[in-house]
Amino acid sequence: MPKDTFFNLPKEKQERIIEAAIDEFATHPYHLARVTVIAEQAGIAVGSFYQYFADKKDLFKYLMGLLVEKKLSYINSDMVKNQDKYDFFQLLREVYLSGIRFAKDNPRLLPIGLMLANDKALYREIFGEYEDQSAAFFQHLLEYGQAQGAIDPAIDPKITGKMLTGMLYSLTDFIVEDGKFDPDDMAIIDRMLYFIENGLKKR
Amino acid sequence: MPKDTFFNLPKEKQERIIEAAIDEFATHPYHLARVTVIAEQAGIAVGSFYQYFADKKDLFKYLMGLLVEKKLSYINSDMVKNQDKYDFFQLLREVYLSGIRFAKDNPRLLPIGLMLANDKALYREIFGEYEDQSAAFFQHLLEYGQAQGAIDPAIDPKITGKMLTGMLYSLTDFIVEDGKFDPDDMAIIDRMLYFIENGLKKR
DNA sequence: CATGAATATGAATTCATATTCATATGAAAC
DNA sequence: GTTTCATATGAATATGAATTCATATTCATG
Repeated sequence: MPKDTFFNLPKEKQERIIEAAIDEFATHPYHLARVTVIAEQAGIAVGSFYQYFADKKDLFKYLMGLLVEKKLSYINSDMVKNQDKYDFFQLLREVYLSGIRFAKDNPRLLPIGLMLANDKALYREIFGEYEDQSAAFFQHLLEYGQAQGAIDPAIDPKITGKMLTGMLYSLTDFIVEDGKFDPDDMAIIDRMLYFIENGLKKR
Repeated sequence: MPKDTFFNLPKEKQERIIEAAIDEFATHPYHLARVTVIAEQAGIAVGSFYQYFADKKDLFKYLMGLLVEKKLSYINSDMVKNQDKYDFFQLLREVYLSGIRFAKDNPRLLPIGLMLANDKALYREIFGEYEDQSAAFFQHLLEYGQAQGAIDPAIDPKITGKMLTGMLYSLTDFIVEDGKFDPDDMAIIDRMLYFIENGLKKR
């Protein structure tokens, strides 16, 4: 958690620091990201940085918190609250689309999450022993779908949850990388969802 | 490329160095992997390391070459040579299964590839401007499948190629991580392939 | 054996960064 | 206007590698 001094700062200054941090962490793996550069970019002295944060990790953790919060804000909250009103494929679709909306609006944030996902030691330091959250989420969704009778009962929820996560990562990555892809044209994405749906559906 | 001195070394010593390097790179992201530790582990002096390799990257590139070579060796070579004898789903299945066999036999190598895949700057240094090889491979496979009439023509080969790659990564990762999973029992994997097949098939 | 070229060695150097700290600044309180 | 406290600063320090280099050792060859 950042120190009080950080939260006492004018919002504008806080934001400058956060923006600078995003820039640096988005373009460098955690261990290569430089506090010096963040401070300079934000227009503060290096010493000040340490008035605000205990250390580099402190800032990074805080940043990840913001990121998770922001990402969650993209999921239609009604769907979260009243999951049972929706069928499995509606929910799956919403998760994918929210992930894609998030990626579209926040392309700079994606690499940060990706890099973290691949540095397991770091991941553990930040999130503790939690398993991969999104894989677990998909897993539950699949179990729910099987209970509903919508999903082929022969599907293994755990491994399939992992795969749905991997696919979502690939998809968002693709959308961000391939700049020419127009995310407002959801046709291709719908086709991918259709592909998944066909694969999972009970027949 | 390592220097001649390296290749002049007795095979046994070469192997000790390679093994030590695998250990270090498998457990640390590239930039945190320490030459010192590799040398110590291999039982050579740090100075010797620089008699064999220009620098850390030189060793890493070489290692990646070995890794790619090894991975390719797992693909049934007849299937590569006579691709047209096989239908799309047979080929896809072979690619997945070979990936899984490789993962099963070489669990230590996987994290190295994964880490590289996620450090795009490094990836480019190692492989140049090549696109992601496996995504491209899947893409061609899909185009072939569409030409054959086996694959839904509405599927976008590029994005789907990316997703198949992501899924294969997730799958191998799962298999290695979750130690209790018995890879000889291919039932679950078959079900995943069945899932993919159902999703892609032209109806 | 003697010789020199190739190889081995690890201490010394360099370099890039995180972090600390003594000091300066400024604003509120009296 | 002085005191006090919080905040700001960037030069100094600490750290942790990568890489170099002067020296020692090995080994093939005459």
